[in-house]
Amino acid sequence: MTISSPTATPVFQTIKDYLLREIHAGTWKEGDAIPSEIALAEQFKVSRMTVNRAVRELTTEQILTRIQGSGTYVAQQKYQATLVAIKSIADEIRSRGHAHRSELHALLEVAANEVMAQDFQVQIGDRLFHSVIVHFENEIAIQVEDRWVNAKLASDYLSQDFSNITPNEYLMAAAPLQGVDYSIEAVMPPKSIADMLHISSKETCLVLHRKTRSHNQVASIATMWHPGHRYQFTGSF
Amino acid sequence: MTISSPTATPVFQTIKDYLLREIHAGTWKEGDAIPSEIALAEQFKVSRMTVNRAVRELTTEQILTRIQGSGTYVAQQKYQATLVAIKSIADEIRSRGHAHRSELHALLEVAANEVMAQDFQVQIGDRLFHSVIVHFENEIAIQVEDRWVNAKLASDYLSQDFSNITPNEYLMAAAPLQGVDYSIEAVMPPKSIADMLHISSKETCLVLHRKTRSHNQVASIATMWHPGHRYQFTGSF
DNA sequence: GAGTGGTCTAGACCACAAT
DNA sequence: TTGTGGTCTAGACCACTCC
Repeated sequence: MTISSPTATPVFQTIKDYLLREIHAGTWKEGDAIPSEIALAEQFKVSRMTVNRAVRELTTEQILTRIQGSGTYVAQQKYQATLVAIKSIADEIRSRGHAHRSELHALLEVAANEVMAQDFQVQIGDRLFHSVIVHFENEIAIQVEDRWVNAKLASDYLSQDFSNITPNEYLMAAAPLQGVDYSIEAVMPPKSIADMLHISSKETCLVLHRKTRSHNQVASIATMWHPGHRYQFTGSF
Repeated sequence: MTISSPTATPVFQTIKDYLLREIHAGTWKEGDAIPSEIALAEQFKVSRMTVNRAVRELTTEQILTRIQGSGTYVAQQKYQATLVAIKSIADEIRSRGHAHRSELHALLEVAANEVMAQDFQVQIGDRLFHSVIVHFENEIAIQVEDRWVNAKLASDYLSQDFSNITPNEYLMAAAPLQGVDYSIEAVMPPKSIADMLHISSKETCLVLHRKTRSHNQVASIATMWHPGHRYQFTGSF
């Protein structure tokens, strides 16, 4: 009998990849049961321990939930991940029981200039999308979302209906999130931003810059402007 | 031969606990090698696979580092844990290659009033410590740290030398961190704070509020004020 | 009782590091 | 060459859930 093949992907990793792929493909949806360890062991012709490791690690990563005696299920999605930086502004507003509305101020395709090409690690002239959206909570403007998107990773970005879905929500679905860099600062807004937030340009904004990665590329760079006197970031872990 | 004992702590967990205890006790310090899998298997009289699981999980948790062919080592401490909210201001400044200095403006014991008792979930009149410290980066004030500490969890807080150690560093060592709640906002500073930062009270501050828990109690509540125009929070995950 | 996950064994072969 | 970790097997017993 053969043992592990040399210098190759470990079998447990192959199984993890398979399960992740099928979950993303929708073969099993949230709450659905996946095949049992024994079934997977037979399918991949490996021992149960190898399957166990794959499934146990995905459980630790909160992709799956296991119930002894019952089965293994696809976990409920948890995007927020400990951090303020991921939550959808629309979800956040709705979770406060308030009404969310958004205004689309710009949505277009542009060619990357030198600066953007550098930030996105793409070639000058490569396609990017740019959107500017204002989010309202109970008809009060609380965020201007100025976002640039790598067209390679979200080719149908321009055809989204951003009154129904936020760019964030769309991107989470289109490009699996790999990593995030962010920074938060307090700065004076340019007049264009102040106007969209209906505040004075002498009033400080709380600004969140966020760069997300997916498929080992930069997926999106967003700048989110909030009126300093009526917004704060919170979190816990 | 006996298999697992019923309704008891799994052996791999016992081994994890043992390793964590010894690391905290200082038996092995950062960078030291811990015993090999085979040595641990003999010590605990279990199979190597069981030891492997214990050590592998601690490696995933970044407690240990493994190098194939070489050995298993205690990882370098990483307090920052994904988040801006934990890093010591002194470390942060030093990591930028700059000089850190702090000024102690207040350090005293107080009795909890109604509001503080509520926040700390203690009785009115219970002992709290209060400290106010200004942190300088290359002789420029960048943070006023206004901190309240639960005396039950850090009884010798008042006798610390806060020119050598930050309250954060002391508390991390004195009371194991269990959880953190934080919020970030942009607000105008009161005059006392503005004076300590050497800024105008018309200049916005970036403020981080942080409540830490330890031993299932509130350990510390801190408010950190930063000049908005020369400070930002950053992070990634 | 049948099926599921939770854990453990006593080996094995391999890749890599140190010597 | 020796020792380390990395992976895998083909079983096993147990606790639990569901029917």
